[in-house]
Amino acid sequence: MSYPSTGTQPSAVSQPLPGACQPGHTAGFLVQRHDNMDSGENPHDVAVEQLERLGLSSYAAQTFVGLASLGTGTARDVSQVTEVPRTRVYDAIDELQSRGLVDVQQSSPKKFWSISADTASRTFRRELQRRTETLQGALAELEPTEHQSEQRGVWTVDGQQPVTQRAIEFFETADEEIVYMTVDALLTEDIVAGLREAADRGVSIELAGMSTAVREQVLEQVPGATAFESPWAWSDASTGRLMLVDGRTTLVSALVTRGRASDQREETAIWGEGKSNSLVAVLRTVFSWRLDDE
Amino acid sequence: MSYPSTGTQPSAVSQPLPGACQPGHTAGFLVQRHDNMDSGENPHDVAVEQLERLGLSSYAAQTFVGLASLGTGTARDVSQVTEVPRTRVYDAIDELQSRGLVDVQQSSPKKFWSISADTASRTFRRELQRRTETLQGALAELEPTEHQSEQRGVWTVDGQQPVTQRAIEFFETADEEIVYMTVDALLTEDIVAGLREAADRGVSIELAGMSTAVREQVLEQVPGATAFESPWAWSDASTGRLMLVDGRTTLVSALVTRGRASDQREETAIWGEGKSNSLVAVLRTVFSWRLDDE
DNA sequence: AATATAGTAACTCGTTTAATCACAAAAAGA
DNA sequence: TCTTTTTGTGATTAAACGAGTTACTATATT
Repeated sequence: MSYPSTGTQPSAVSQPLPGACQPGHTAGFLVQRHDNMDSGENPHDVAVEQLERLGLSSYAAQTFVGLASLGTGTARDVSQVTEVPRTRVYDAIDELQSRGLVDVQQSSPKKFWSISADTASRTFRRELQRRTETLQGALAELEPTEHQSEQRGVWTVDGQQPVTQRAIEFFETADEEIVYMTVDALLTEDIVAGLREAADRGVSIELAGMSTAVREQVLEQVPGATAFESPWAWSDASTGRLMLVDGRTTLVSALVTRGRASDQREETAIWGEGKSNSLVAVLRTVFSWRLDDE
Repeated sequence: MSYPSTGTQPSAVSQPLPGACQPGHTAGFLVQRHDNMDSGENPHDVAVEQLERLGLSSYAAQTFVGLASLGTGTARDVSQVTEVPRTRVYDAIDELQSRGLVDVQQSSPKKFWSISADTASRTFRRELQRRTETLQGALAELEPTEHQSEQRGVWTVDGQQPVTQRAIEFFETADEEIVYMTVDALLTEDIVAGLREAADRGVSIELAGMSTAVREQVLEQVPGATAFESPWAWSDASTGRLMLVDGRTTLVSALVTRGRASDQREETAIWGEGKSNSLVAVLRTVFSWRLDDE
């Protein structure tokens, strides 16, 4: 549960796709990629939290933020602006100094000087860049065997972002056909982009489930896509998405109510791969009236 | 001391600047930006360490790496490949699943499936991107007053990277003149780039201290820069760099021997700003024979 | 049914980190 | 100069967290 689980659910509030809107048609209905949900909090606390998650101790994070708004200051100054006890400011400064985030004036009282917000951001960016590159290299090096997902077995993914990611990966493996049903709330920009890319590759796209307005917008942006009417009522309370790629990869999701409040809906999906996969078999049967026989 | 202190000292081993070498001149002498120093270790351990530093628990990191090389596997499989006790694999998987790094097959025994190395890297990149952006926004928002560094006071910076960063920042503020003395070992690519940028702005650059070969290379790359012979012997044991910008910002560094071994040399610098700053005053006197009178 | 394996949950131990306290050195004020 | 306040350092306590272990139930396997 240490994930940045801003419990926000993407509402169906509209937001036109940038650069994809021809002039003079209805406003877009696609949901945005993700709400950042840091507004409402004051910048001080936001910065402290981020710094902590980037590996700084609580004291160090607070000290830096306090110092950043002060420009320069003594240990006492810092302790008055923040929740850091004065005697602990010195340790915090040590930590920050070893990361190159503050400089120290050797006087009595000691004065501390924080690098600018801009420089600090760049410092972190650079370090994280380096680290992710190292990670990427190491991971790439150790993954030898093909990452074949079994013919047998049904896997579960939780969370809208991971599910979306998985869906897009499956789009990328598509050669012939994608059948995709979804509710409006889950039809994000990146999904549309993935569909469009597949369409450009010559994959035939068949869509269903979404509202009329959204459907039309998507059809405009994904060349060659066709819509079909689902024979079932797709918009139940817990509906999510449902996809079938090339008749051999499938994914079904639902919006389940986590916890007490009913506005805390998280997406949960299952997926399976392979012609003989049981989930795929079921889905293929369900969609038989839509699929090309072979 | 939690900094990635790879105790490596940039040796004077040569590395030509990319794209800056005209054909047919001597090989470059500039030190590289930084040694990454992950080679020698096996990718497994490297990946684990990086994942831990990105916020995963030890078990989660090991589990992911083990699973990544396995493709898919059960709790037992993972515990055999890694140092993770079998009964703790499940918790680790929870953690990974909440980050979208693994999917789970709800069978008995449960099977776990890790996303590909490439996808994982991208996932991290995206999340860290988001976080640094949030941080940048918050920091920028709270820093109201001008970040004026005092007229009075001398600040200290430790570590080659922070010192270099500070030097480059000072380059950026230069309007008229930069006097820069350095030993070869500290003359990194980014320093040269910073000098060049200043030179392009019309700032006059005066260099000293480095070896003949390096000096010539730098003069070639920084248009309009001139070299002067230092009246003192600049290459003592503990020499670092020395700079004076527009007669009002100055920085002096030394390579001090930390700990026992003499090859553990860290850079320590002091800097000051303002016409009336004491350090600046001293340096201006020292360099009076070089500075334009006003 | 008996045995082995898988999954869950509780607990112990050690390290880390936040928070407090005691004290000597140094400034500031009288 | 002597007193009083502030400053820096070190030690100490308490809480939190993570790693590692164990016990026990549920589920497969024979």
